[in-house]
Amino acid sequence: MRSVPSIVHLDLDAFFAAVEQRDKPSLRGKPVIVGGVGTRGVVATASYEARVFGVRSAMRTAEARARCPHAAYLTGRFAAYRITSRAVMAVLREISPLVEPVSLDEAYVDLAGDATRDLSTAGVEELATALKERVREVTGGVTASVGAGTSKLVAKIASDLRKPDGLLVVEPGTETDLLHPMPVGRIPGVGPATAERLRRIGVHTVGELARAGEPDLVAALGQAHGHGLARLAMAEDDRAVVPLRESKSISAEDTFEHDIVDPALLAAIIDRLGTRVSERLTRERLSGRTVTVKIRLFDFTTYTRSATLAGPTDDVRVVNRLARRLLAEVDTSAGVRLLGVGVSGLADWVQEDLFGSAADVDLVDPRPRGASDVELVEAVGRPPAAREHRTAPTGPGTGDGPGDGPTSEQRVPREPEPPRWAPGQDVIHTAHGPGWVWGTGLRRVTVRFETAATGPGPVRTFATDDPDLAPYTPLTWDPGLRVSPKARPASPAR
DNA sequence: TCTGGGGTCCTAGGACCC
DNA sequence: TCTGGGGTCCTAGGACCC
Repeated sequence: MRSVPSIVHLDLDAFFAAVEQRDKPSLRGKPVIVGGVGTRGVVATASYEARVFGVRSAMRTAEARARCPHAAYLTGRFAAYRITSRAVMAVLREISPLVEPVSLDEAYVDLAGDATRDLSTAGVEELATALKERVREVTGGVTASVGAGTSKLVAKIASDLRKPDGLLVVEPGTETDLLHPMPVGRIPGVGPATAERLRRIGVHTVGELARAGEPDLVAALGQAHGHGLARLAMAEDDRAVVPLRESKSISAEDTFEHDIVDPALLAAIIDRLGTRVSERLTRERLSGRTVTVKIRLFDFTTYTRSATLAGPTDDVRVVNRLARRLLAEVDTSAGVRLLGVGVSGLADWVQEDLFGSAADVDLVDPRPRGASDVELVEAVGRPPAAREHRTAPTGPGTGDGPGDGPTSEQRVPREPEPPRWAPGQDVIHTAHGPGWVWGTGLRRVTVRFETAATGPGPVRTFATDDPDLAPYTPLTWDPGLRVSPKARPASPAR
């Protein structure tokens, strides 16, 4: 355990909503809700003005609309969030190379590497105060809450306690004084299910958790969780700040506005998701061995089916073919609400580096537990070494031609076109300049012509297919809140 | 118009190997 | 012939986080 508060946790306040308020001046000081705007959407982030009405993350958007009908409901602009996040992470790396991003809006920093630094409570407070100001500068006004302490746990809880726009450095030695009165749910990793199990053995606060015997906790929660929580409750946390975490899986999923029954359409969607995942794998120079399909039925029952290839791949044909087979293992006739495709077992190199053609990796591990009614192209034993694999025979169904998929011969269904305009989206008009989609109707789209630089601007309505209106991507910001001159329309109207 | 999308980690059971 | 135990890999599901 450290003796100085050298771990810092930074959390950007209501991050997505804050970026929207920065870029859409008419929304500043008003309730803003970012998330899914459809009937099955949920809230990703609510601005503090919206939280007053009880709107919370993960709440259904329908409920948020009931609680706060006058809020602006926007779909996310992740490119903008990513750019802003990158600027913040760069500021953190100016302080220390040991920066561990947790998500776009959260990171840990380890200050301990630099022996010359003043790591007294006052010294860290001073550093954190300057950090908050720097973050505000480079983000164009987004505020952060900062916590610091002798461990990740304490730093994280400290930043939570001072949200929003706050700062707390926990004096070394006082950690358990801070933690013990708190409800157990404040510990990251204790969600509703764990809290309920703890309640059943009479544990409600962190203090009670600390006094509970570890054997009881292990009995109630399992080895890893029980042991881990027993330690955290006593503020024993030696988890390191890890700058570069390698990803372990890549996935894509979609929830549909209406349940889908048509098997051909489901297969087409699986292909689209598999393609998204494969493209990401290729772009990030990764490949993986295990393909997983996730199927959520109309009633929310959720199945996953996975299979492991003999060798890693990023080949869209291999991923899609296997994903379709896995989809066929589940009875989807009652209606599917969500489909997902994921690839895990990632290797840091692409399959072509070790194996020859894509066809060679189309070998699925046999599933000796039987039960699978899909025809496996070729049953192999335990994952063979790369060498053996090279000579593996190519079976039928290896190509990408029609007939490979169970339904592709019947017809190629068209997926419903996604709406062309989404609330919150950046657009540009040849006459009026840059703005954002304020509202959408069946034939009309309403645009507010304002940017962070111009201040609140007028609203105009256009036909949805107006050729003068186009999607727009402001490529960069400068810290002075201006859309840079390099900004350009993203693409001609689709 | 109940319940997103991207992840991580853990558990448990069966197969299989030594 | 019978009784085993440990370790690893794989699959399915669940809890949790942001």
